[in-house]
Amino acid sequence: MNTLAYGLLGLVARTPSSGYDLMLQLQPFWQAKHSQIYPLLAKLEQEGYLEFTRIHQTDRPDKKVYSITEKGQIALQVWLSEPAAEPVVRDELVLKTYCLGLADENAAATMFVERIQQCREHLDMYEHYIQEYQADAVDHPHPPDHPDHPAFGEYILLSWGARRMKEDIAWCEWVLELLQKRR
Amino acid sequence: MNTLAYGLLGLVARTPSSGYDLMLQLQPFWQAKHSQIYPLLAKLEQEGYLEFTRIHQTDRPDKKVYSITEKGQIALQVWLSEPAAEPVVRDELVLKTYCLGLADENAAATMFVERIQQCREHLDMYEHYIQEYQADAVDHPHPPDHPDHPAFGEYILLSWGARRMKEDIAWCEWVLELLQKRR
DNA sequence: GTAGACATGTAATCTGTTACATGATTCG
DNA sequence: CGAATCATGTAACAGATTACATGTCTAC
Repeated sequence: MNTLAYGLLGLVARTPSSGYDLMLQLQPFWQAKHSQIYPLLAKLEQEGYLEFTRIHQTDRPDKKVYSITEKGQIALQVWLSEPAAEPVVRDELVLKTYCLGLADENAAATMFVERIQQCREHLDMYEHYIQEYQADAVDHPHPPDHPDHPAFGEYILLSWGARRMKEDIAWCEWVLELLQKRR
Repeated sequence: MNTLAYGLLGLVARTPSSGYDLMLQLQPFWQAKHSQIYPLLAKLEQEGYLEFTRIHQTDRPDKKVYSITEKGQIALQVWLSEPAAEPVVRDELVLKTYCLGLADENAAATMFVERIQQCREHLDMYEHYIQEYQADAVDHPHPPDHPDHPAFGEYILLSWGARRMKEDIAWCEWVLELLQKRR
């Protein structure tokens, strides 16, 4: 049982889903390819943490919809009560920034301009989903920023993503300003 | 040649260092164990990107000090001119947050309190190094936030780290406030 | 008709972690 | 005398990516 396995249990516990669906849901918060997810789901099913039903679809290929078992729920509870490991960040830009002095002036600036664009795309996505949740919340007795709202977890994560992107953009812009002093 | 390999080239290009030293320098920005670094350095040396001299020390064990070759410098230049890949983040807290509704109330709050402590420790470290650089900068013709200062890369990275930690702490505190509404 | 989304899988390879292994020196 | 830091390495394993493989349906 690794972190990705628990992550899948968590997603499935909220909403039974297919492997393809889980891959898409997970994407913004934990990068994993389908080639890693499908075998893991099969293993979790064999070991009794998950079960699946094959859903026949006429318009699309059939899919396996996984749902969590009692054993899975217990494992999830235990994992949630343990302290979270420190995050791992692997960002090529960080390593390149370290030796910025060796880079061509234009290349250096381009790096940060490109990162700003990447961040803005992610930011737009996060903000789009935040608006969606806020619109959905009209039907619920609790607003989306209330811990009893079923989408509370997603909501605070989306706001985490948006905050991070804004902060990274601000940093890149600050670096670009400093780089112009060189001229 | 992978990202870590270029990262090592970059560090060595700035200051010839031993594997042990590289491991420590790299730690805050790219997590890699010595068991990954030593074989990589040997490979980079065999392929002519790096060379080393064995330094005899009386007070400590001998060490291999690596420096960059011309071939290494060219490879580094090429890498620096290519666009940086998008960052990969693997944070267990993110996955746990996703299924916050399933967690025990106390466990949920504890998660964020612990993360705040982790972030504060990192923040203290970043700020400590920032102050060191600012103190060192007295001897230099350029202030540390000028792109021609030799430690410019480190300086802006440290400020990136500090910004991120502050932002994460603020987010955790916001979540803790929301969680108290549950009571 | 072809590109893209939906849907699931396996195999080969690369990357990264944990554990095994050794040994000197310093500080409490 | 034991723990921590400095110093370098290998082996086994786990985690993750890329490539291989297949097939349907929809929209342009």
